[in-house]
Amino acid sequence: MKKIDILNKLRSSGLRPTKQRVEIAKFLFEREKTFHFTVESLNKLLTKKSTSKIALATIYNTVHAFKTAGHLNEVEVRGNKTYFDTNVSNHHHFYDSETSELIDIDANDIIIQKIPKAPNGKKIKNVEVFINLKN
Amino acid sequence: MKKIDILNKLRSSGLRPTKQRVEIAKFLFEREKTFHFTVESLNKLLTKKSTSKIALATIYNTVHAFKTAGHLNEVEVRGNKTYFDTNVSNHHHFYDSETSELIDIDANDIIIQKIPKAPNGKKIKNVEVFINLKN
DNA sequence: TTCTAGTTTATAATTATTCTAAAGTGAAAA
DNA sequence: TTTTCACTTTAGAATAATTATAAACTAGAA
Repeated sequence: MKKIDILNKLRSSGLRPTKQRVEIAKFLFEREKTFHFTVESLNKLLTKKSTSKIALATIYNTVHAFKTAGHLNEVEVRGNKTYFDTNVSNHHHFYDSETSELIDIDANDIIIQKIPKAPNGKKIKNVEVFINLKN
Repeated sequence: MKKIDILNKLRSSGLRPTKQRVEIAKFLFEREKTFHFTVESLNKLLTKKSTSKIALATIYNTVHAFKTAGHLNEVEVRGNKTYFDTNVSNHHHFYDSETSELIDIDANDIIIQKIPKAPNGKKIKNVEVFINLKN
């Protein structure tokens, strides 16, 4: 994803492309593979990479803005960690609690044959499958 | 579940049946239906029900001891809430983010037809399905 | 009854996240 | 191009959930 695309991506979702947002967006979206991170890990990586320090609150703000805009997926797993995922397509996860690592599973690799009806008055928003791993 | 069974349940899992543990265990396990709670909600309910106040730290300790002993199931959902579930059999959940409510789904009500292999050197511990609800 | 490891307790500490309000800045309009 | 202002960023305070600490308590073995 080129810089111009990053700018479009931000603008088209109503986000003013500030210096900080562009820097974070480039870091997150200019890569081949999907990327899983927590705000804390992202903060560390950005601090290491860049000379200009972005405030932690800004990283929180930005990550949530990206999530609301649909550019990031939020994944909640055991251990009170909130992960974000640059893969926003419908998919599932392996979770390795030994390493606290989250691994994508393509939506096509899990087929659910039978599913219960939603309770009265409710609809199904989405189905998330977690496959917890052990050694 | 009668009082004698509560005592056995505690003793057989190596937990000394203290006044506090017995009171919490009776509250949790002497009921027909499965019960979902957070430490906070449990604390409120116990405070209301009983005259003797149990320290919040004790409720944390006890709930975790019960979980380790396999008497409670921990379920982590969106919003940084940690729920516990008196249903320790293999099962799944609806999650209603409007009401922050967790609803059990019997393991037999979801059939997964296709599942990916675990990454190299890892095994599948368990599979958790979350069906997120909307109105 | 005595003794001790296990337990409870109040409180402090920690961790993750959100709030606040002051200073800074994109970009539309003049 | 300059001005203007709503949107952003920022440091630090506040909040919330949980864990750690260390002193007092207690179940149950001896």
